[in-house]
Amino acid sequence: MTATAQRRDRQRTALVAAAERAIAEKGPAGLKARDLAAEIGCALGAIYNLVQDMDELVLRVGSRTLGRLDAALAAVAAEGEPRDREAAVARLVAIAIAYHGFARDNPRLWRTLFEYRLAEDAEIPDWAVADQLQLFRHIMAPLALVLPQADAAALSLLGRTLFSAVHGVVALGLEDRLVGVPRADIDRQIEALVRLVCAGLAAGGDGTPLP
Amino acid sequence: MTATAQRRDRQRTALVAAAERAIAEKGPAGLKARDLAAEIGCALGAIYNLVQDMDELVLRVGSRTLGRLDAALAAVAAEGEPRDREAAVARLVAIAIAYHGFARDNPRLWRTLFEYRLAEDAEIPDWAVADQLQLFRHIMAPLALVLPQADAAALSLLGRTLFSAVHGVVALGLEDRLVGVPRADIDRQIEALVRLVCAGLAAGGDGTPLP
DNA sequence: TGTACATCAGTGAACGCGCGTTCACTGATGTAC
DNA sequence: TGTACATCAGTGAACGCGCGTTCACTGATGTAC
Repeated sequence: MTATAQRRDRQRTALVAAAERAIAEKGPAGLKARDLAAEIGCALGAIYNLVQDMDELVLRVGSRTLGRLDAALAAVAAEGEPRDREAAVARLVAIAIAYHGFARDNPRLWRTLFEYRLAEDAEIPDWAVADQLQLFRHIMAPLALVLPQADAAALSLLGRTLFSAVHGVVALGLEDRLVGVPRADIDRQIEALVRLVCAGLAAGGDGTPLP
Repeated sequence: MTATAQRRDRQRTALVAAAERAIAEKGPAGLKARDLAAEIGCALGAIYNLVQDMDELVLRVGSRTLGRLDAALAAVAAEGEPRDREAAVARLVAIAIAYHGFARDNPRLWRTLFEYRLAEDAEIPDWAVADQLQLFRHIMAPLALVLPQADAAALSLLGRTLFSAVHGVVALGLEDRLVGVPRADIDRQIEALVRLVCAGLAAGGDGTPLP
């Protein structure tokens, strides 16, 4: 790799880092090509040697955010596999609370993951897709332990539902609007929600109730 | 009321209606003062006789959306008060599904309710606040029947949690992204979620699990 | 190692577009007598 | 009812701002011999 190519990689990294800081501080609308150029010390036009356009930059930051979220959830799982049902429920609770912690500590980056819209054509690159699916592995293993009799499809659906539900509590709660759970109660309510669903499953539901 | 004042009210109504159509079709970013002026047949500047600024317009549309959502949920409740626990659970399910139906049929208007950010100072007018709280009345009555022993504060918290959870499933599901529940399964999963939580409550939880 | 040339990153002024809001002016409507 | 005046909605050109992206040019870096 030539010195030029190395420099370009360094510049690109610096650019993404600067974009990440900008989004973290001001949201995606606060991303200005001129600010970034000034921050990493290059000319305005040079940005377009490093990156296709501003959308690519937001996507790259999103990928990093997803990576950091993944790491935060993986840290919870680092304690080893849960062995019994009780431990599996506790693990699901811990993951949900870690998810809340990440969202609370990275509000704008986290929100950008869900709210940012690309231009019309809206092609989400393959790597971004793969990133998203990775997150589910943290949920699926403990969930399978809670619901041993379910098949993969039902489990996958339940996993998405549980994730979405927790996401909803976090998203509305962190908005500080009136329909949400007050911030101070979010962790408790997430725990209650996850435990209630698990208890409901134990009480005979299989995630797909009869009509 | 003079003819002039009447005309102004009519114009204001037409303006809000035009704004509503524009948001429904193109999202809040598609709201253009010039388009609206053309649509209601007045000069650009005349808009500012009807409305303070564009933010007020979005807020007014939001208020209308909230009103229509309220009506949609009220239609579910029109069948009369649920009498027993079973009926109360069914009512909660029906309301949640109606919520999904509204969101699905009014995706951009619904999303604007949650994603639109006012300028920095961010004053949400009192009437908007009151609107939001009204929605909860549809949930609270059946919920009280499901959980008769809970006090008002715990009930309120559980109501917010349940609403947020359903909201999350709807919001991520309608995004058509990979982490969400597939559209075709949303109703079923909402029903499962609500029933599971209610079943969990029956199984002994009170919404505030012990540490 | 040295020289000549080619490549391509770096530059920043300029382009192009979009758009909310203002403002001096006009003319219709309302009011007072 | 009629007249004179005042008010204020209506007008649309112009203001002001922001900003992503391009492009002709330059100079440093890499390559071939």
